[in-house]
Amino acid sequence: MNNNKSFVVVVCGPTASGKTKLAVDLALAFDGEIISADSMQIYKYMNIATAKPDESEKQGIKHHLMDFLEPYESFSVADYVALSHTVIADIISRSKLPIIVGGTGLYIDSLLNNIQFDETGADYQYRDELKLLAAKNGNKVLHDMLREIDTETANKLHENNLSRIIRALEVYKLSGKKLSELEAQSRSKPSPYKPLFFGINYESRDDLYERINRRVDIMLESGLIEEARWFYSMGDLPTSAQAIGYKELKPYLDGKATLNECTERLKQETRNYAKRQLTWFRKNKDINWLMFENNAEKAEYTQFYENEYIKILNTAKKMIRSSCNCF
RNA sequence: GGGAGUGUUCCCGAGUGGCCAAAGGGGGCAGACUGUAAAUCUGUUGCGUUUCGCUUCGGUGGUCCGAAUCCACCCGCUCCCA
Repeated sequence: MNNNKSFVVVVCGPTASGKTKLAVDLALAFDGEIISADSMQIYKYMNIATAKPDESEKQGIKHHLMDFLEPYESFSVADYVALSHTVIADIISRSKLPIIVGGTGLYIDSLLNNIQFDETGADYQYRDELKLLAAKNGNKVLHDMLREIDTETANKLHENNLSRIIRALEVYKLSGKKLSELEAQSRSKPSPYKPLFFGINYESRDDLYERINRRVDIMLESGLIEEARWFYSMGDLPTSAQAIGYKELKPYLDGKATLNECTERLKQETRNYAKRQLTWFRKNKDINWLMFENNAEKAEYTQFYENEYIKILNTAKKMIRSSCNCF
């Protein structure tokens, strides 16, 4: 109940749920600016695959932390949190409403919970060594190594979750501290924000999945294949290579699979991703869920969607007005 | 018309007499998540009154103490010869 906390609006939800549109409409209604919380839209040029809004979709609303990194640059939560604190402070100083929008749950939570990331960076070489060790002697070896130095973290991690185990070992090597200790410290500072969370979802999972399928088709019509071809002409990239949209098309580009096979794969991966996002967001009990009602094959799809969208937008507006006396 | 094969749980696919409600993978569902997170990982997946019972492996009938597995016929699909 700290009055000094800054009011921020958060729009989250699975991919293809309609976050971008809602955020822009809310920004228009409340004189806001958007801070993207999307681990892939941060990259330049990767426009179609990440469904980055174009100028007409942005409707003149300022979008921060989007479209500003070269695809070959590495990026992490820690970077994200540091940058967004600055951006939000700036927005507030200009008396605008910060609206955080995105599907990267880790980014959103780390920012709003004011997680303090230690200066412990990364040691890619050490990671490779550990990976090699695991490949040779099995995952258990690394897990046991971790158990010796940080039992608490080891117990929380499954033996097969190599990347996490490796990070924990890496942290210890670089800082001499246990990951579990650092995590406890990371929550030492209270959040400077008072967030109002909105989560978009669909009563029928099939509706969501159908929207995802449609969007992938649209991406392909918009030139996703060319974008993927271009992407791979850039060589090996770190973070950005994880984006869904290129790697699934790679077999087709290499002539090893049909376009149809790759398209189905792409849709599948996107659906699975959406589900993981929902799992993440559902644990946040502060989220006000805005649900699209069951489509049930009624009316024209677009018309139905429009009507449902208006309902959701109005609900969100109402809640913003009532939770912040500044409007 | 002759010959060879094949039909398994939502899908693919293993299983050729008991240890089979049936490997494995996919999908679905659920979950975890603190520096590459659109990533990484886990659990679960016939039904029920759940240390046990019931119904399932194209259909019907048979052999056997016992069948997804063997036999007969039927139905469907594939392939080869005509």
